[in-house]
Parts: sequence; C-alpha cells; structure tokens
Amino acid sequence: MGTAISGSSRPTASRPGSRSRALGPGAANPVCVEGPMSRYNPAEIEPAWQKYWDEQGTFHVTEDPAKPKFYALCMFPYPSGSGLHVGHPESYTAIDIVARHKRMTGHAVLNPIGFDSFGLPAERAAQKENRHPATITRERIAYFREQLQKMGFSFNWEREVSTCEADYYHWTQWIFLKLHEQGLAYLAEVPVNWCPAQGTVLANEEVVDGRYVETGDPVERRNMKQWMLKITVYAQRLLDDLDGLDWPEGVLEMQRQWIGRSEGAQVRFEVEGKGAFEVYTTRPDTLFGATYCVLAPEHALVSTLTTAEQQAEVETYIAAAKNKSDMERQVAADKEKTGVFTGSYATNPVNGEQVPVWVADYVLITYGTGAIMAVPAHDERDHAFASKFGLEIRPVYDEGKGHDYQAAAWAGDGAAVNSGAFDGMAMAEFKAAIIDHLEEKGLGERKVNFKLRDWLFSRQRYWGEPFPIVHTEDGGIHPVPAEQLPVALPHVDAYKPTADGEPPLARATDWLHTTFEGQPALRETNTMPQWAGSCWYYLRYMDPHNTELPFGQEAVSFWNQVDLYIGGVEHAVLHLLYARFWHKVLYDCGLVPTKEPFQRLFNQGMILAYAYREQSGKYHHPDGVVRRKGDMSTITSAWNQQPVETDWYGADGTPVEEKLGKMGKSLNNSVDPLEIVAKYGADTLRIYEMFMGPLEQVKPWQTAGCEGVHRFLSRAWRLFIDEETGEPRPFGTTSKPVRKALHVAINEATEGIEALKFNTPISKMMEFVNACRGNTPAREEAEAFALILSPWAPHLAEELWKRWGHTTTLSYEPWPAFDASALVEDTITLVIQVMGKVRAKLEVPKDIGKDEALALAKADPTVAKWIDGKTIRKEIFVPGRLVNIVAT
RNA sequence: GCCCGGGUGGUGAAAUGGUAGACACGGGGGCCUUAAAAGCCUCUUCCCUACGGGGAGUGCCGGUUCGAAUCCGGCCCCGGGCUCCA
Repeated sequence: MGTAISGSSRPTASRPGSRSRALGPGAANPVCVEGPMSRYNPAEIEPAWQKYWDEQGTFHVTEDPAKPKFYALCMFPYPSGSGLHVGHPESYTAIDIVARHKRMTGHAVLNPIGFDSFGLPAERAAQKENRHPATITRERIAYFREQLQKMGFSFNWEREVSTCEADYYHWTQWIFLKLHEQGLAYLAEVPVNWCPAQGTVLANEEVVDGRYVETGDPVERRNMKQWMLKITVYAQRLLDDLDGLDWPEGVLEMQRQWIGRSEGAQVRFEVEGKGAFEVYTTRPDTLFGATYCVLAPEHALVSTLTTAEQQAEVETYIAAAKNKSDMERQVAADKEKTGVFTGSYATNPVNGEQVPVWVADYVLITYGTGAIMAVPAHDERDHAFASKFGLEIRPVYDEGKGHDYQAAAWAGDGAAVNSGAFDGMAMAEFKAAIIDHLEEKGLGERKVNFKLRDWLFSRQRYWGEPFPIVHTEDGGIHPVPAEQLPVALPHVDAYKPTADGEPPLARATDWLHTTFEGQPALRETNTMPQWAGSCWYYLRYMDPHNTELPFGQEAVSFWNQVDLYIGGVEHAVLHLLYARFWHKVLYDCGLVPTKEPFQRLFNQGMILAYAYREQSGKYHHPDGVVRRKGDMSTITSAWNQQPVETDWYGADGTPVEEKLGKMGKSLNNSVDPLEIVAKYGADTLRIYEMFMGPLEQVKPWQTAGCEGVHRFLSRAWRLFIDEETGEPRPFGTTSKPVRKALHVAINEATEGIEALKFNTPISKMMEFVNACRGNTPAREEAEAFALILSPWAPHLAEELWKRWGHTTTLSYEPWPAFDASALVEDTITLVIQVMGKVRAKLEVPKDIGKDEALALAKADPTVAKWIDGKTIRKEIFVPGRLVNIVAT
C-alpha cells in the first residue's frame, strides 16, 4: 500500500498505514477537467447506480422455482491489512460478467461474497497493536466492502458472511460435531515446530534452518496432542469423483498426485530373535534385488534392532533428524543421502538372504509402513544410498541393452533375472505372480496405498473457531451438545500462549473451567485452522440467516451446487481437497444432494506488476518512476549483483532497474483499485482487468493501459449522448457495416462469456463504436450494444438505458440474439498464393467456384509473373478463403 | 530433481492448419485551438527499395503439409508448485 492517491479520492473508511500525496502533473484527472457539462463522468454516474442497485435490491435473489438457477462463486478474500489491490478484482469481475449475463438469460443467479476472516495475520496485528483481532478484522472488512462496492459488482450483499462471527462459526462447530459423530475426528500425538523462546508452535514456512525466521530463535520438533481428521477414509472417493468434474486438467492432475494412489504389496521381513517389520513396495517384482532395508528414524523397531556397537551412532543420527523439519530433511537428502547401520540383519522372504537394516531419513514414517526394502539396481534413491555406503547393487531385470547398474538405477521393464523360478517374466506378469506367491506363503499381501495423510486440524492459536469439546478429569473427551453452540471465543488478556505453553485460550480461566454432566471439565483450548471456515462457506451462502441449521434443505435443494467457481491456482490442492472432503461427509449425512461441491472450476492468472529497485535494494513505487530513453546508467543489480544498464529513474533521479513480480508490499508495487476508480471509474477498471489478456494467463498490470479503455467508454458515451446538453442523440438508421459490427460483437460476447474469454469481446465492441464513426446507429442497435456492454461496464450501460427513456434497470432485459445473416457479405477477399506465399488479393463474389477463382488468379499480372515459365503441379482452392498455386 | 504453466512488434495482446501482429498502450506526423487539455485524421514488426515492390520474421534446431505461431520430435530460457511416497 502507500500508493499515490489524490486527496479527493480518499476513501472514507480509515485505513491503517496509508498515506497520500497530490497527483503529479502527468496524472491529470480526466473526470475533473473543464469542458462540456455532460461529458462521460463515471464519478457522477457510478455512485448513483450503485445506490440505485442497493436501494432497489436489484440483485437480491430468492429460490424461484420458475427459473433455472445459476450459482457463480469467487473464492472469498482474506481481509488483510493492506486492502485489495488491483489483482483481486480480476476473478470478481469475471464472475460478475457471468452473473450479469445469466440474469439476462432468465436465471436465478446466486453471486455471493464474504470474508475468510479468521487467521494468523489478524492475531499478529492484535499482538502488536494490543487490540482485539475482531475489532481489527471488522475494520479491515469495512474497507474491503467499500472497495468491492465501488467496483459495481452485482453481489448478493444481503448474503454476506464472515467466518469469524459467532453466527457463522456456530455452524462450523456444528459441522465439526458431525465429523466427530461419524468417527472422523480423533486426537493424536503429532510432531510440531515448537519454539521454546516464543512458547508457541510455528508453521513450516516460518522455520528456516531450524530457526524462527522473525527472531532467529531455535525451533525443535515436539510431539503434541492434536486433532486430526480422517480424510484418508475418503481417499478413494476423492480420487474417483474427480472424473466427472469440469476442472482444469492441471488441477485434476495435482489432486490425483496429492492423493497418490498406488498398488503394490506389503511384505514381512523377519529379524532373527528381534521380531519383524513390514515394508510396502510397488515393485514386489524386485524383491530378489532387495539388498538392504531402511527404517525411518521414527520407526518403533529401531531401538530393538540397534546393536550395542551401533547404539551411539544411531542415537546421534535420530536426534539430528528429529530437529529437522520435513522440508529441511528433503532438501538435505536431495543433495546427499545420509543414514546409519543398525547392526542387525533381516531375512529376505523370497530367497532367505540376510540383508543389513539401516536407518535413514529419506524414508518417511508417514508413508506406507515407515520401512522399505531397498532395490538399488531399480530405484534411483536406493541407488544413491547404496553407492554412498558401498551396499550391493544387484539387478533383477535384463533390459537388453547392457545397462550399467553400478552406474545408475533403471526402473523400466525387461526380462527377470536372478529371481529363481520367476526368471524370464516381464514386469506385469512377475508382479501378479509374486504377490500370489507371497500371499500363499503368508509372507505378504496385496495392498493399495495413498500418499494422502490425515488432516492435522488443530492450531495453538487464539483467532480461530474453538472446538466444541470438553475434557473431563477421568480423561473423557465429550462433544458439546449442539443446542449449546456456539462455543464463543472468550476474551483473553493477551493473544499468546500461557507461561507453561498452553494455547492462548487457556488464559480465559473462567471459560476454561466448565462442567460436563455434573463433573468438572476443561474446555479444549486448541482452535481450528483457517481452512475450516472456507470448507463450507459456499453452503452458508445458500441460506445465510438460518438460525436453526447451517443451511436449510429447501435452499440447498434449489441451489444444489456451485456451477462456476473462480479462484487462484494456489488453492488447487488443499482448499479444494478439504472442501470436497467436508462436502462428502455432509453428503453421507444426507445434508447435501450432490457428491461434489464445485462442478466447474477456473483459475485466473495472477496479475503481476513491474517493480523498480535501486542498487541499495530500495523499491520505488511505479507511479514516480520514469524512463529516460537513451539516458543509460550502469548500476549493480540488487537481484544478482551483476552490473546492469538501465534507463529507468526514480522520482528523485536515482537509476533503478525494472523487474516483474507479484504485486504486494514487499516490492512496493501495489495499486489500490480505488485509485483507479477515482481516476478513470469502475467501468474502466473492470474492462481493463479483462482487456489485459486471457483470464487464465499471468499478466503484468500497467496503469497506462487504462487510458485506451477509458477513451473507448468516452467515445461510446459521445456516440449516444450530446455532451453539451446531456440529451441522447437522435437515433439514426441502420447500415450494413454497423449492423455487421454489432452482430460480430454480440456473437463474440455470447460465446466469450460461455468460454470465459472476456478480452476479445471488448475488442469487438470497440470495433462497433469505431464502425459507427460518430453516427448514432438505429435505436435497436444502440440498445443491443448497451445490453452486451452491460456485464463489463454496468454503470455506463444503465445510464444510457435510462437516458433512452427506460425506467427500470437493464439487468433483467433479454440478452440480444445473434443474427448470423448480418455477417454475410456479397463479396469476399480471396487470397492468391503461389507456393504458399501471398502474391495477390482479389475482391470476388462470395460463392465463387474453383475454376472461376483459378482463372481470375492466373489473370492477375503479379500472379502471372510468379508462375510464368513454370509448370503448375497442384492447385489448392479453399472456398471463401484462398487459392494456392504450386508451380515449379 | 519432479510436476504444472508460458515464450509472437518498443509494451499488453489477436490469430489453435489458410492474409501473422486484430484491438489497445506507447511513439512519430498532421488537423482543430491565441495556447493548452480534450477530440479528430494518419503512420508505426525488421531489413532493402529505381516506391512498382522484394526479402526475413511468432525462443532455438529439425520434421509432417500445397500451406505451420498453430501438429510432431529434440533442445534452450522464464514463471509457479512440491510430501525423496518406496
């Protein structure tokens, strides 16, 4: 934030940390310049229409069985302290265009908005400012709401939800009780990142090199009692039901990989006199090549298997692994594998060989059985490990090309060798045969495994939903009865853990101590993660004021499921997977009619912005930066310390280099949408957001690009409104080129909205205005134009509609019909190619035949020159398009 | 390393087997104006030109085709994500 905004455009809501300065000379406000009284003035018409829509309840929607329904949803925002930047309205604008179009095609449209308002940043702000996070959050929401309302989105504001309010989290808790009732919630000891100095648990991204990134305090892994949700029970269904969804292929693929189904076998390895462990493998066909085994450091059998001589080394290794985060373990092991020998040997069940058992952190306790059989000849990771520690590498497949197994692993198919009775088999046959063999002998069994793990569902934080759970002294864990909900967040004296490391809620001693069926009891002091509220908000929107249930059956049977969901690809896995999981649980409880929550999903591309950095590392806001062409300076790049030439200069004349990056505080390149609204109007902002390029594409914001869009809207205004009087210009008569341009635009808009391509329709609407060349078209054409423009630029369209004498909103007018006959011309431009190169263009009747076209082509002097003296080998004729003469 | 996106003028882009650069931004020239702003007209991929044209060109190399930005194979670069999943 901290972007330049003119004083007059200051939003009324207070916004912490903001500043303002006067607009520079180059940033004249076209809205305020002198001129005719009735020029296009969004500052006047936009608030008026926003007021009208609000007062008239234009977009209020009810469950009307006479209409088909459409549920359009954008991912709701987290109300951060810095407000929305111009990247956010991209998906809201796209959804709004679809919603407005669907109303015009007779649908009952649900297009709600709300706020994902629990979460860590507000808690941090509360600690710093010593204010209640609810107060801070509500202030932030007020500014977000103002920003959204000034962009003219047709949201169902009467359905707004905020996940941190008791009337919402009441029902989040209610759904948790359902999960608990279904046996899907349980307590488990789970390792967390514990920071003793802060007395708190940290998220993975807050820990780097074993230290808290903010303070540098050391972090250790510590087991804590945590609530878990059994999402793994749903793994197969979460995988199977992806098939019917209209989602981007990339997102489906990421979900499939995250769920990570694999088929293989679980095999038992005996250690003489010390017991046995099981390994999971997808390659039971390589069992004869298993030359050692590896246990995860956390595996229960490690201490039993460690011999006296190896004990010191193993213990040191385990201690080191324990304090590394999963991420660190991965990064370190990518560079070089580590591990230690336990001193014990296990029996390979298929050939009776004794193989050494090692401990290494490249084996994860959380996957499979936490133990593996290692086949270095056929697995890269095992190969790297075996090479480092001098373990045997024994191939069990001959791939037929003399592969050097000592140099590298090879995981492909071939003919089995060194595998006793199985020699000669190919992979598929071998797999089936050896699993049968293992099952017959009782050495193992067929097994399906998933990468997906149960969901760690508790946080040691204040600003989240309290669990509706009490603990009695006898160790009993009891759900709070549904009629006693909500369990309200208590007030606490500080938003940090207690002195003995209990979560912040433990500070509320009056709240903490309660009774359960007459016995003294303590309330659960963990809170739910931020995902909880966003797992079901799309259902609450269907029936947001229900005080008896999270949502009523009547509402949910009408709205059914979300028809179109637009949001960032960063939520491709977790949010979407968690919401799908809860939805399936609710489905199993008979509370929702569909197996899946979101039928169609679309990811908008991130909007980037140029950032300008001087060699000291300081960022200059793009507003003050200018390019002085030809005036090059050489500076040391703050990005890579290399000398770099630049002709960009900050407002103070300092040379700066340009780089594209995420819009945000850290690069000092955010742009507040209200700044653009003040300068150009909401309609310009909306259209520019869409005009920048395809919705799914990552693209850079350039405020200057708004100029062209604003000019287009001004030109459209002038086309229909007399700028001196403000009266509508008299309508003209229709003409062929204008009618054609209109129907091209109607077609492009109609198809574009369906395909979520919102950029090219704008070009076609610009072409329509250009085609009119200042001559007002016929009334029918003008009105059709306003109607197709209205999803993109609703304020301008409404204003024109009103000035043409209509007395109600155009939001429910029928969408204009496309007439293909308007596009038909009598003649076409026929392209004449010789050897694939364009040599001439001829104006010919549209239905010209091949013979006639070729005759005309050959008669053209330029064409004649190119085929003169050559033999014609082939003649291509594409009706209505081109002729290609192949001559050599 | 693996997975997912993406490379087209000075810039954002359009064209998904048939005229590469629509529509805009920026820039040049002109009109209007006492002047400026706004507006309007016009040029604007690069190179050559005897001004008629000609040649090259969609990250690089190759292929298929009468014809490729578009389809196929190989490579390079950029952005995002990642749980060594046995």
